[in-house]
This record gives sequence, C-alpha cells and structure tokens, in this order.
Amino acid sequence: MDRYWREGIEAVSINEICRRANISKPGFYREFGGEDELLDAALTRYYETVLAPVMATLTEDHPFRQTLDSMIEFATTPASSESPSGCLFAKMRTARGHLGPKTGEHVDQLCEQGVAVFAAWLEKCAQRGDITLPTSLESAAGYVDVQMNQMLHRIAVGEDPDTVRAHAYLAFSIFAAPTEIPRGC
Amino acid sequence: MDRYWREGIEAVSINEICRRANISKPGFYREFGGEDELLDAALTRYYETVLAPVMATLTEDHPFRQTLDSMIEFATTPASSESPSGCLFAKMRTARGHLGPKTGEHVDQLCEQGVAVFAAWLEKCAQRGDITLPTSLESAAGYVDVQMNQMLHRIAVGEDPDTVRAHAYLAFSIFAAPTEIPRGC
DNA sequence: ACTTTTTCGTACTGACTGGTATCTTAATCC
DNA sequence: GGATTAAGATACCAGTCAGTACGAAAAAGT
Repeated sequence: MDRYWREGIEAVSINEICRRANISKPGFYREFGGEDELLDAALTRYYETVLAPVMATLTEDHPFRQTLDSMIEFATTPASSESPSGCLFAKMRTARGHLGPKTGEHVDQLCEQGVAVFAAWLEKCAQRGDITLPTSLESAAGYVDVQMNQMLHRIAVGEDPDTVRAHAYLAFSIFAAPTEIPRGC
Repeated sequence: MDRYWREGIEAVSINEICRRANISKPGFYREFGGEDELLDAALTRYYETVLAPVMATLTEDHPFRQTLDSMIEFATTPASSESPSGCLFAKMRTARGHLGPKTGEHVDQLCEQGVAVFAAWLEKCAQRGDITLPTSLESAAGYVDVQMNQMLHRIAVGEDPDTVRAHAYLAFSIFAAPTEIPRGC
C-alpha cells in the first residue's frame, strides 16, 4: 500500500515489490494470486485506515464550513514521512483503465459510496440552511466528488497546496448561503 | 498525432507507431531522432491545427457567456471519426512526468501561455462588466485553466458529456455578474 | 527413521520497451 | 558505366514486465 501510495500505481512493478519486500516472486503469487489481488488488498487497507475515517467526518453534524475546511485540509496536506502525498484511492481512480477486474470494481464501488456520502452531507447542510444548492442534489454531489478528486490529484502531482486550496474554496463557493438581504428591502 | 490523441500517450509505443505507419524503426529514428522529438512534433502540429484556433476565440471581443459556451462546447465534444475525444494537450499535461525534456518544456510553455490567455480574457470581461472576479485575476485564470483541463480529462476518459457540461457551468458560475439590485434598495 | 506433504526460491518463459549495428538495396553523381 | 551516397530493413541490444515450471529444502505425519 505504501509503495503504491507513495510512488503511484503505474510506477511500481511486482518485481520491484518483491525486491523491496525481500520475498520471492513465487512467494508473492502464492500469497496474493496476482497483481490485481495485491492492489485490491492495498485498497482495502487504505480504505480502512485512511478513507473510512475521513468519510466518517462527513456524517457528523458539524457546520458546512467546518467540515469543508477539514476536507480541504485533508486533501491539500502535502507528503510527509508517514503519509505520502495525495490519496491512493484518487490515484487508483486516475489509473482506472489499467486496473484488474477486482480492483477496478472495488474502485467503482467506493466511488459510488463516496458520491452517496457527499449527497447525504450536502442534503443535511442544505436542510440546516448552511448552504444553498445551486442545482440538483445529484449533480452537486458529483461536482463535490470531482472537485475533491481533482485537488487530491493536483497535490499528488506536486502542485502548490496554497494554490490548490484557493481554487478549492473558489469551487465550493457555489454553495455559499444566500447573502442575507436586509429586512427593509 | 492522431494515434497519441486517440489512444493516449502511454498507450502508444514507437514499435506500434512504426508498425502502423509501415515504416522501419531505423527509418523513424533517422527522421525524428527519438520518442521525445516525435511527441514534440505531434504537439506542435496539434497546437497549430487545434489549440491555436480555440485560443484565438478567447481574444475576440464576444460576451463572456458566448465565449464560455463555445469553450465548454469544444471541451465536451465527444470523440468522432475525424476528431478523437479529449485534447492531446490535456493528455500530455497529465502525462507530464513521463515526457522527454523537449516535449516537457513545450508543454510547460503552452501551459503558461494558456493561463495568460485566460487571464487576458477574464480581465476584458470584467472590465466590460460581464463578470465579477471573486478573487485575484491570477488565481481566477489558474482556476479557469484547471477547470478546463479537468473537463477535457473527463471527456477523454469517457464520462458523460452532459454531466461534465453541467459541472462546468457550476464551476464557472462563480464568475456570475452581480445580480442587479433594484434601485430603490 | 522414513515417507508424504507443504513451503520456498532459482531460473525460466514469452512478450514487450526504446534504441541501434549492420547489411542490402536504390538513387545520385560524375 | 562505375563510384559514391542515401534509404531501407533485418536482426539484434539490454532492459523491462507479469507470471510459472520445477527442483530443493523444510515440516508434518506415521
């Protein structure tokens, strides 16, 4: 998981994995079955340790802006020693075409789940009056998904986090609650 | 150019190019010098035939909405027989890390040029009162660049053009001119 | 102690990559 | 027509990849 996360999926070969892990190739194939299964296992682990906690914050009843801040903070945190840059899930999405069947379907499933969580989040915030939906809930959720994914991609590529953050706040400004119009108007 | 555009840069090898073009590999290397030079030549041709005309429309003095419509139209046009899906330039940007020095610098240069053209476009529209800049001109131009690039990427990956279009109009709604507030207010 | 089963790793397969040495054929020059 | 030059292509280089056949070593069972 760490290698794929840190160096990108396409950049890591099974040969390299075996070399780094000091295991023989047949040993690897006996354990996992193939590249597809390894990626699938890595994604599962990534989901459990990173993705699920982040998605959980979306279901908590905090104000829109607070949740948004923490999401943007998560997405624009550059690489550190214990946490590589970007998001393994985002990298798998961009490499979707080159994934095996198991990993591919796993990614698809997590995508759907992600959009659903975004939709639920936006709906609650809209009901609370934190935001105004400028379009259908469906479309808005897809928009959020796309913008989040793009941020993660850009950070992974090494773009300046401040720039990405600024663009993110621009993109999410479409949800701005209606400016209060003075009573007497 | 067509092969790279249609099938993606990473998916096309020199071997395959030679096979398809019915030329020998040494013949290719005598003509171009290497993969980097071929990609550079493809990008030059793409710029001349596709990119330059599109960018030219940005410098014409049409209303913001009209230019925006034609840009979104260009970006979300799916593949056809004579014009593959997406944008070769956008594909090169996403593959930036794997490009040779010549092509890489060429891409960088076109990126800068693109942002500059976007900035000039936005500035003119803002002066004309077509739009309101919600942030610095620089940041806004970068935002436009990123959003355009993302649309092209998503179309290239095969996403539904209508969805992409809808998200694009959402993303660009941040430039919406201020809603006219009635005089008496 | 001896056999069976399971684990393990060397060494390979075949297909691909970008790039080139070298031989042959064709065009050009005088 | 004969020498020189350019174009062409076969067949190779060293490297990569994912995946596997098969022999050696170690465990387990009896």
